[in-house]
Amino acid sequence: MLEKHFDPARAEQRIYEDWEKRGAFKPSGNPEAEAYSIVIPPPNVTGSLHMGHALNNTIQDIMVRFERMRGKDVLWQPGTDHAGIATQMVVERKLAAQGEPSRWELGREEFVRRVWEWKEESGSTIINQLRRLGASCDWSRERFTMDEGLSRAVRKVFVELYREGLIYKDKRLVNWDPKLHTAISDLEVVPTETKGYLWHFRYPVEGEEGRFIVVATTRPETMLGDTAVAVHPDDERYKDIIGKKVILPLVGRKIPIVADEHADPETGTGAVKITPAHDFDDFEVGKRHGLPMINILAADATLLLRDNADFLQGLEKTDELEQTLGLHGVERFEARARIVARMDSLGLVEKIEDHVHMVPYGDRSGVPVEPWLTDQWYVNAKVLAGPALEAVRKGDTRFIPDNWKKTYFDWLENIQPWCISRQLWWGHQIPAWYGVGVDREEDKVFPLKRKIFVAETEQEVIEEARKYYGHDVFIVSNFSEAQAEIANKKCHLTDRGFPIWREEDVLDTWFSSALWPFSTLGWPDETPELKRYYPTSVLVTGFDIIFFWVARMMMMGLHFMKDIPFHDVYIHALVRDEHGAKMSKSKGNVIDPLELVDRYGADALRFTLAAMAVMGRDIKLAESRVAGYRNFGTKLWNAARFLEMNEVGRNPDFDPAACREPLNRWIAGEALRATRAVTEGIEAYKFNEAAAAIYQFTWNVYCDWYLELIKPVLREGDAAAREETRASARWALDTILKLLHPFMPFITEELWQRTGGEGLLMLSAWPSGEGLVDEEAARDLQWVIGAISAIRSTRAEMNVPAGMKIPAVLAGAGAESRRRLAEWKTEIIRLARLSDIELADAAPAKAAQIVHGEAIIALPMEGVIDLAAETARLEKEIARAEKDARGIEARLANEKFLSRAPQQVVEENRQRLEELKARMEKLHAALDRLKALG
RNA sequence: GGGCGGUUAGCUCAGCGGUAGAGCACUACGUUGACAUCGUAGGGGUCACUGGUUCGAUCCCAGUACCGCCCA
Repeated sequence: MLEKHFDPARAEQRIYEDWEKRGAFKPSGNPEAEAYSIVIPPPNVTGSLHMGHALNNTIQDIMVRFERMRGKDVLWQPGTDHAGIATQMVVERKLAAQGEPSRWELGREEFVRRVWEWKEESGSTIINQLRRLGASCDWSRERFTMDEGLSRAVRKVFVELYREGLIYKDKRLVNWDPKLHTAISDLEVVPTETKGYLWHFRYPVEGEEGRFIVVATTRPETMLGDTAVAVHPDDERYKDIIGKKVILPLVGRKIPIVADEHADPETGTGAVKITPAHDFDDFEVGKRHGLPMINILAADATLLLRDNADFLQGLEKTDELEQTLGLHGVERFEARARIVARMDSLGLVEKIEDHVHMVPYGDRSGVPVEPWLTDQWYVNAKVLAGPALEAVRKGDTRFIPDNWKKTYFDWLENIQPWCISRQLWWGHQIPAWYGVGVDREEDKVFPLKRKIFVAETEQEVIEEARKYYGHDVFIVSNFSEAQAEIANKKCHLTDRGFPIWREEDVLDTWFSSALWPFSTLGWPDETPELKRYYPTSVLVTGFDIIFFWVARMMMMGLHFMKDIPFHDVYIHALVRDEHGAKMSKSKGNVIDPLELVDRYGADALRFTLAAMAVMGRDIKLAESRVAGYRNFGTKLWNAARFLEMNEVGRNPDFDPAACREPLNRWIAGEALRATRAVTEGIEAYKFNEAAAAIYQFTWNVYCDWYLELIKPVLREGDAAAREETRASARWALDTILKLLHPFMPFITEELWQRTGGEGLLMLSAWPSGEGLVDEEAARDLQWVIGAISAIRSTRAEMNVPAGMKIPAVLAGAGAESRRRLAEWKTEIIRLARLSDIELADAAPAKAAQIVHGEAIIALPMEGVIDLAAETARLEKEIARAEKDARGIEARLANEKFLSRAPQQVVEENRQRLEELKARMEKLHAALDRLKALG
């Protein structure tokens, strides 16, 4: 016997383990079946499940379960991402919290070992959380971006792209994160509106006593690295001094006034200071004018002045300079304040304005990033973007909803070189090695000009280097070790040959993620899985990583597999709190999906997310919805419980189309409609529509009407009718369980098994979209349900006590209505709480009168009836009908409507008007009868 | 500045060229050996605003206002 409620806390884990134990998540491997595959967006190993994950994986699981039931050979490929910066930060924080040595003290090797240790311990947290959600991934194939196999894929991709010239090393300005001490990509920078100031500084013009040029800056500290002042070539104010020099205050450097269109005459004074080493725009200006690039910042964004050859170059030793050198090692914001103070004391501050501007922050570290001149590795994304653009333009890969492809195009069309090196320890170390450059012709060595060797393995590198040097080589761990080895040697040739050392940087995490759709399937090996499941069917992800991930998978997939990585990209919404705010820890409005799972069960959360997953719109999650759908589960549970009480068993040979009872023929048709709606909804990624269809069928059709209507049959119907109805009720409930399973896998599986279903529901066959639709039965039921609803409604308005049974009379009924009444009398009496209902030629006096089709249902209520209330009720009905009728009449009186509207619409309106008129006539007659009493 | 999306019941949201819907909340009543996590009934809407297209606009188009996001 089923309990009164489903208990998710007790059942979910057991059910999940059973599925997994029975291998239900693995592909069927059926060679006849169509392949269907999804690769999971790999969550960070450091992560814990948030609402975004819950939505993302619920959607994937719905599709995967659906396709599995439809008989496809389904692979849902799971795994996790090593998440370079995030993970490294987590472990560093943990070391600090436990009072252990820092990563610098531990050294690279030991630190990386610690991170692995941490990964083994905690990396499965999020995987277990996905299990709680019910995700039916094939866990036996779980991958990690730093697995040996995936690492091999990374090395191969790097080496091949390098050899094709699509990866190169370059010295450019990067976004430098001074807290994490690494370069980050443009995408990892968050421009943040910040209140600041615009300082207007006077720079004295050389040779023109008393003349200043005023430049405005939001970053005074960078002035120490200024190498020019730019004015617009057409700016009359400065035409005469272009080519002259200004003397940079505090430094004494003489820097040119250059003409460049970058200077906007409209803003500020029209003159701008140029700091090529610390500003992206200025960098370009510097290149155009061949200006020196003076870096004045260290890696931690303190000022770098002393022993800075570039900075000191050509400077006279003055007291002023000496004072400036005192800023060496000072933190950037402190330096800013001190520089402003000194400029002010020199009378060189023209004015200070309040100024709101965008400051770039690192998305991980949360500190302002610095444009900084360094050597980094880049991918020539422009070349790779071509095919990625083309594939979407041609429609090989489809974005759903379609409008996201515009975002995708805009970014790829303007793509910048992708900086892929990171100065971290946790990640894929770049497979590049350095040695000193040599020129054997002249037998010369260029110690500063490094030779780069790139290969997948150390062995290959050694061979390559040997060839290059014509000598033996040996590997040292870094440049300084190499220096030590060669310190006293000529030609850098040591006893052991030439030293080479490996690039210390690791790759951007997204580099390995970009390979995910094929690396997880075994590439570079030509595995059967790769052959069968690539390209994958669909990628499900949020719009926030279209650039980070989707575009890059497209680029890499097309380049290395010569084929798109996925046919569809379904972009789902962001989950916000119930007022629309983005969830964030700092706001404290984060809703933890696992808490909701604890409270309401995974099924309720999943159903809520599916029901709210409307294309192209964010989800504002209200907990009340989750509770509501938990109740829905309870409703279903109790429907099953009802069947159990009535000893409704399964009949494997049951064919709904062979039913004789109109009730059963009707529910068969309704079930079919629901099946089609759910199927089409999921197929079209309209999860809300699919969810609404199964919800309504279950609750508003099956429970509210079908189960209520079969109660008399089960109790007192004849044996044949009873048998058929039992089988039909069971069949319809099974249909519900199947249709609902992708959304609510736990409760449906539990009900299936507890009621003796064969095997696993999750592996049973999806209901077919073919079957019986009996229009006549549908019309009958519409009449019956309409009659019952109208009587109930009237009773309530007449204030008839709920418990009181009253008689009813069907007057003026035609043959069809008489037949219907005869056929459904018991059910109507029961559900409308009547004592009896009889036929009559005319409605009796003193009765509430309901117009139902051509007939009148009268509720004689001698002594009970409130004449005034009934009069009011009828008048209200008449008024409503009149209003509708007037609208339609006006429309039908319009010549243009008649001539231009589709004939069918005109006909519909005519018919409706007829119906309304007939109804009004009857309502008036009823009112007259009532008034005759008064 | 460029782009995208939104504005529908008290709240959260569907929908749609012809008759405006759901869940929650609210009100009244509890009746039937599935279910009070329930049942029955009910109230509640100038579909942001202004124009246009159309026989007809909440829906299509343009503009305005406000909100949100993305890109510079």
